[in-house]
Amino acid sequence: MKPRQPRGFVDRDAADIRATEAMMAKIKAVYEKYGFDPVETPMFEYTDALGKFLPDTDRPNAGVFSMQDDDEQWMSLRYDLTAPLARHFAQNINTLQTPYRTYRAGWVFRNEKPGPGRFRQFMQFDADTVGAPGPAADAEMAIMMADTMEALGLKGQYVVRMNNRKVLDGVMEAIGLGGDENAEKRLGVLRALDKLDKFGPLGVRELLGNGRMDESGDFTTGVELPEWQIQALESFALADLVSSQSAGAVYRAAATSGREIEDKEVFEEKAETYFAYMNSQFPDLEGVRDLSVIWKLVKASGYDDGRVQIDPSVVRGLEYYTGTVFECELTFPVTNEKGEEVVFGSVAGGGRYDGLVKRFTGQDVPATGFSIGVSRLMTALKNLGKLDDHALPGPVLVTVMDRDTESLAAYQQMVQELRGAGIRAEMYQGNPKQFGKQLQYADRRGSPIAIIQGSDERERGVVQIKDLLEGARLAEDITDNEEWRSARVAQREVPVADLVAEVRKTLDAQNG
RNA sequence: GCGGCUGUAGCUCAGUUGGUUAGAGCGCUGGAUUGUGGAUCCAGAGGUCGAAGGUUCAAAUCCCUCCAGCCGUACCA
Repeated sequence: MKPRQPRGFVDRDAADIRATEAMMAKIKAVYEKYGFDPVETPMFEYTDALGKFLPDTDRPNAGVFSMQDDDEQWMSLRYDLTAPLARHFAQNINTLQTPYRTYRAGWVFRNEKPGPGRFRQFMQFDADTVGAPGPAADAEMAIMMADTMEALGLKGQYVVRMNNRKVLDGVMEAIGLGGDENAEKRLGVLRALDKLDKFGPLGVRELLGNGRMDESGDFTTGVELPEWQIQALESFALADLVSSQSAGAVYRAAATSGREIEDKEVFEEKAETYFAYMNSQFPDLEGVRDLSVIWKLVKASGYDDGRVQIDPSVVRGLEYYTGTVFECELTFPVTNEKGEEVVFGSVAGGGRYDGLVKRFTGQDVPATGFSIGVSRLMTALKNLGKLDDHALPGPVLVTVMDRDTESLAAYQQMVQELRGAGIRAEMYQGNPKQFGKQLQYADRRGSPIAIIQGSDERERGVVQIKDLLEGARLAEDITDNEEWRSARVAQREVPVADLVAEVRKTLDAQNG
């Protein structure tokens, strides 16, 4: 049998796990500082509690992993952390204090094609405020998202872009795309606008019009809008993109040159232009007022320097967001293992989902939140070499020279003393027959020190402490193996009683 | 789902117009060295050439189907 794993699922090694834990600790610290508390829900939910993603007859396995329980009820692995939170809140609505502010991290599962940084099991880290109707709660989310990125060391390398779905809906209605008969077109428009950062204004124009051919020759059908509607949408969203791109360029240039951004005016002007345009072209449009409140709070927090921006092209998912939407995107190119630049997309996203709890309770419960794609973000950071995945130092290795029980007990005692002193240590558990293998093992594990005691040392009550790091440096000057072996480099003999103290001294010297 | 590219040793790859026993480097195992890592030298293991079918005297090589991986695209909660 060939050992293999389902595609889109990966094993994680020590470096991965440590890097993830380090990331999550930083994210958690930000959320807690903002006053959020942890909560946890199970990985399985009844399928109907998750939303409309029932296993359907056309593509029974599309989207979610589902199975039937003993009593034939459908259950599914969660595909995000928002739907389970809505269920949890609805179930405990009478006892939970609102606004209910929580965070939670966990694995989620999606049965779809994996891509760069995209897996079928991946980690998300969410924060939500349930029972908060005002735009201030949305603003807080966007600012916290920005703070989190900075805590991860990404200052100047991300942008949080905000929008409001009601604005998009209003604009479309104003240009004659309202009504049930245009539902299909509206969907197409939203999808096209969502591609703005990916394909640019021209690509979006193609998608709004006759369709677009991708680089493999595959063709995407367009919305087939008449020219005047395309122009109206462009002046709303695409024209603004031009300034958005130049603003982004200014921000990036400032970030790479390391200087603080002095001209917030760029972004101030961009926002003012946007609000002036909206108020003149689409007066009293629902959502614009919310966005302007949010923008004021963003300004008050000092994130109006390009880190948080208003961007009318942000769409996000079409499923449950009802108002404010926002997403976070990295501003540096991401490469894959082969060093090829790869389309990456957003690493975090969120928004307002006022209808999600109502599904269960029938009463209106406004809520807002966001999700960070931890696995995705980590892929980006890994390929960028920005991951602090410095492994723990290897363990001090107590080598096994003699295999009689009494000697083994002596080695065991040494290793236990070292551990008792808080020093990472292990006794060689492989086949001790060839002593050279033990040092090779220590070398490859990154052990800083090897402890050696043969019968003559034992008789004299001493041990050899071998500094492997120093030895490796000295080895460079030795070309003859005979000499290398007999030199016993970087090695000193100390009384057994001083073992812990001497090991500590050597470790300190190595780190100093 | 659609399109393109790629599948040869654990890894990275070579393999001539189809030609005899499919190779290299790295890695791995053992030895030179039964009490010392690195370097060096010697030896060895490891392959249904992604899978099945077809053409041929002869297929890693040509054809067909399938599978897998990567990239793009669609969908994306």
